[in-house]
Amino acid sequence: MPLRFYIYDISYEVVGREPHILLWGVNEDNERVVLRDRTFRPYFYVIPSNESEVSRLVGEIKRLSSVKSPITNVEVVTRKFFGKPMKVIKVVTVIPEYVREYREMIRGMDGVADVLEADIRFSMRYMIDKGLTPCSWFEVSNAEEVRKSPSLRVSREYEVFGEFTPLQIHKPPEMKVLAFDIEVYNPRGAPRPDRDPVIIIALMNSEGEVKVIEKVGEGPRGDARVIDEFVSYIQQYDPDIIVGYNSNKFDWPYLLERSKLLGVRLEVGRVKDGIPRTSVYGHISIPGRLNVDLYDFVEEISEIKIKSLDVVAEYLGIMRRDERVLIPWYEISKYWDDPNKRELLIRYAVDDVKSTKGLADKLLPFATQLSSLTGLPLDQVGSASVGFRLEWYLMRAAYKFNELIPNRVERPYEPYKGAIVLEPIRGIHDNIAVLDFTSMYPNIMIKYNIGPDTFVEGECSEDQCYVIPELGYRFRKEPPGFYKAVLETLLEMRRGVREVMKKLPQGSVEYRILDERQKALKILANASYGYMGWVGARWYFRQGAEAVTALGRKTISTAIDLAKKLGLKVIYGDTDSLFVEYNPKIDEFIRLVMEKLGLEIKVDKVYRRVFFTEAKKRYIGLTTDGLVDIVGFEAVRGDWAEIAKEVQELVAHTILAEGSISKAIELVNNVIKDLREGRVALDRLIIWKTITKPLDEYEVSAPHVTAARRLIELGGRVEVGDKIGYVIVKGSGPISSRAYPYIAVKVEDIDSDYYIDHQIVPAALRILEYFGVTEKQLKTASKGVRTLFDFSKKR
DNA sequence: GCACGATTTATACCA
DNA sequence: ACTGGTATAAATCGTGCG
Repeated sequence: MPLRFYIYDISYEVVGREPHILLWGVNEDNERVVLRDRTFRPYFYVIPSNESEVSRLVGEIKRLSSVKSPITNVEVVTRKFFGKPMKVIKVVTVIPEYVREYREMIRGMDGVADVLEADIRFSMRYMIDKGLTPCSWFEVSNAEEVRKSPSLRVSREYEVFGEFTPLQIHKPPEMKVLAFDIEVYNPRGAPRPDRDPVIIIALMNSEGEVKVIEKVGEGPRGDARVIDEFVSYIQQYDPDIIVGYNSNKFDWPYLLERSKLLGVRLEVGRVKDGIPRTSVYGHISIPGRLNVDLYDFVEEISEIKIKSLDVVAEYLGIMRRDERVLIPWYEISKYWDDPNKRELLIRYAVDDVKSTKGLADKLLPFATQLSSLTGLPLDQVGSASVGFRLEWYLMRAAYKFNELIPNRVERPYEPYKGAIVLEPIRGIHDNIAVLDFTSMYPNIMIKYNIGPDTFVEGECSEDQCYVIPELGYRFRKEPPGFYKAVLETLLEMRRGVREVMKKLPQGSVEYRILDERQKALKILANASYGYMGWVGARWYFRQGAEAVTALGRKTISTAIDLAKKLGLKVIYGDTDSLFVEYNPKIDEFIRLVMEKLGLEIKVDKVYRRVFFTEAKKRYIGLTTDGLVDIVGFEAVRGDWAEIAKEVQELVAHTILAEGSISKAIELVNNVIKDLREGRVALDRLIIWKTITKPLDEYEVSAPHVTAARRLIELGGRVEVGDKIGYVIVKGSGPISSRAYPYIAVKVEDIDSDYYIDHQIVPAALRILEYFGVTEKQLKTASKGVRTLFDFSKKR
């Protein structure tokens, strides 16, 4: 009988000598179910170097068949490879693990050009071939309920016999989410699982219930019960999704190590003996459940510079920092050991888990849409990079187009020319419109049919091919290539989603879901150019990426010429944007660009006033709403001290909104005075910088590297990707020798001259220098009133 | 051997 | 581990000096 279900995950098991696909889902009665398919078999393709070799190869491949996993079928089929139809050999076997062995044997055979699609994981292969995507509703034409395997902790089990049809329902069933957060005893700095017990596990579920598991009693093994209780809680609540914050890199690895040491079974999965294990893209996989590390999604929010849970929760409006308990990591054991403070530590853990749950409510809808679009299960989609997400989408598209999926190959890095950035006209400009080409690169790829399969090596006339300026590369106009077809589908889907959204009330659940979906579609489309130029991509094509930027340069230059011809003054531009005088000629300009270039340009925003120094990629603008936009300057960078960023922001505001130079000078004077007189808190002096490689690979002793080394000496742990917060203390010698982790420094030891000369003054001067303000004026208070008006008079 | 400008290394931003 | 273009700081190199 037919069955409708929401699929959230997929796995497989080998039963006897038969691979079984397990689809984890929710049925229409909101029961957790497993659909078992025993009929699917792994396969791959062999590309012959010469078509005349095919029949010989078929015979040879058949003879490779071994008992452990017989080759059950070898057939010649037609597939396209980079758009070109060809005869290839499809080899089917039984046990997924043997694909690799056969691949290696066949790869070395005479007359074999390549082996393709032998590196696609079996469960992904199944979903691609069946058109299944996770986090989506399907109907299977025939599924029979069978006796449930005792090892599966679900309500029902079915066996699949029919075909799948996607259902046009975007709303997921009620998924049970469980947030968790562990606290670990760490008297000597960074905790070590071989020594330091888990002292608290805080949990919060979809119903809003909070549970705290505390270690009771002393002794090094006291947390065995903590982990036991944690496991029981999970099995009893039975969540579909388990969320944590940095749980892939901390909580789960720690619990795994710790439970191994204590001999406790971390059996949290939905199958018997189902324990978490490290899987693809570095995520931790739990059988039958979706383990999602929300940190992965937070990493992509570039506005948040310091990604600690409290800061992120505040930024997203989940929990205010001044309304929660905050305990620095190096003091956790102190709070635990002090009977008067332990309660605070517990409240801290609860605040953390509440924040984590809040993060899940904010971020899972997007993650779910990304999962359903890319086909990557929800627990993988966050940890997969942008490139891999798009690649999975492309692999599915390739299957639908009967295109073979290229292998991942190691290639040398090949740089190529990028976009144009105009020299800004420095100074203050009033009434400036910022015009943007909409999705410039994706639209160029579509318009000029750019891709590896449309590239013409030999002669090709201009009526058959697009000839790329500067490069002379030629791309055939017809038929549409792989990238063009995919991009058009993506953009068409996005248009469709946005169309449906218009008919929905803005606050509705459906509206929200579709909004996340259209965002995910946009992200995928916008990643396509970068993906094509990524040496790690299966569909890497340097000449294509090169052509896109060349066409981009041509497009923006032509637009500039058109603007000039209309008498529109261009102030600045970068890649796909132009800053021009805001006047009625703009309408004509937009029309002309559309007519001559066939690409859409539109007014993105209007500045009442905008200011440029001589630097590219940096400006401040006063919007029509009276807000000050700061772009590129120190104030928006995460690696400047808060105090310097505040000063610059204030200066920017004073100059743009109030037009007062003297007031700006005065406020800098005051901040410097405050700093000199010790009225600035330490946390406004911290400089945060990322450690981008192992410490011993650094060629210079940069301040943040020195600080990181000192942090390790203090018992801390530093990993690649960590942000080190350091301050500069008084003394002599290079700055790096005076950079210390902020936790180890008292405010009296701060080198205020460093902060004045290397942080506050440069940040302020960056803007004020143009108005003739000197370092001396900023450092010594004086009277006098100067406005922008006075300044322009003098000039 | 030192001072100082030039170059290199490193980070984070813009699009 | 999606791209190239850009600004900037701090460390380090290299050179002239005499």
